[in-house]
Amino acid sequence: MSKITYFKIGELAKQTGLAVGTLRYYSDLGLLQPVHRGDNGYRYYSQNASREVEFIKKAQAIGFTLEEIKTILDVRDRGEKPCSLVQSLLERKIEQLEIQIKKMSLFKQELEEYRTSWINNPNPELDSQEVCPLISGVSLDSGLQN
Amino acid sequence: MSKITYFKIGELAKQTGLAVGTLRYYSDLGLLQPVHRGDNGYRYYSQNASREVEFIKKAQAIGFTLEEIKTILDVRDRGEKPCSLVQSLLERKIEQLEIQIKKMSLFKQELEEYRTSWINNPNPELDSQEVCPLISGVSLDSGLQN
DNA sequence: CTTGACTCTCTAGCTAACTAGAGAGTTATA
DNA sequence: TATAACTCTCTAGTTAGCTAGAGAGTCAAG
Repeated sequence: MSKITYFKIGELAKQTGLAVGTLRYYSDLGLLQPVHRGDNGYRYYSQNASREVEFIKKAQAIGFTLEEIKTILDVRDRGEKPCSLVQSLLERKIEQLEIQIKKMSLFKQELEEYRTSWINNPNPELDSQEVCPLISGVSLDSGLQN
Repeated sequence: MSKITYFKIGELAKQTGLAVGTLRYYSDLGLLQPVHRGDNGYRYYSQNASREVEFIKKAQAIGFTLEEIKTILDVRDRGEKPCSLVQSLLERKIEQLEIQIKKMSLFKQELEEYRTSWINNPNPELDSQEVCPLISGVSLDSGLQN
């Protein structure tokens, strides 16, 4: 007979630094569900919950949407024995991440090129029509627009 | 007495490829204001307007928000050369991108580690606490959080 | 002079991820 | 037992950059 500790929403909020409202929002989304609801309607969270919140935070920090995170967690929660399903999802996430990283790197490179050329030519002719010759010199068909 | 040609909003829309609603939105924002309003309330744009729209598009393509673009244009409207402002904004954009890329790379690395451990142990025991070791095993302190 | 195309304002909705507040019930503490 | 502090649900507002529609006025062509 082991004693199991549950956390109320406010306690979890303190642990994780998230607002109570945010936790309720996650609960509504099905993203982070309390392990149990009291007769009073209170949400009771397991000790694991704060770990999950940390995962959510990290996934968010690199640009995953809550929807995507939910997908990941759902797959886990289905607990299907053949982990291949989860594995392929992970595979896809990694690929997406890779693509994202490449895109952002390319974009950054382009911006750096602009910076360089602007530094080399800091005071271009300011013809009265142009707002800023730097930006006017940007070509729109360089693959910048996603 | 020179004849000045104004463009109505629909004409500007055609010239620029933007929707009429978008132009009105820009007008409301103070981002691209008509040079004059008729008694009928119609927006009349100068010929310069389509140049400005091009500027806005390009700045957007570079990743500036409309707010930032407005800042740039406001600086210009005060009669200053906005180039140095543009440069510092660009500088900031590049830094932001860099941080974002780093975060994503770290996270990808983590996911890859989980993938690896999964391949090595494709059917872990599903004890009722930890359905799947994948996400519950995430390490928490990798500095990903904003 | 009528019709259709245009324009106006205002309101609302969209996505994403929250935050704030009302109004009501519950729990913990002194 | 009183009261503060918590919790609940529900609604609505926020930011960004739009898009869509209602209802009304305006303009141009035939």
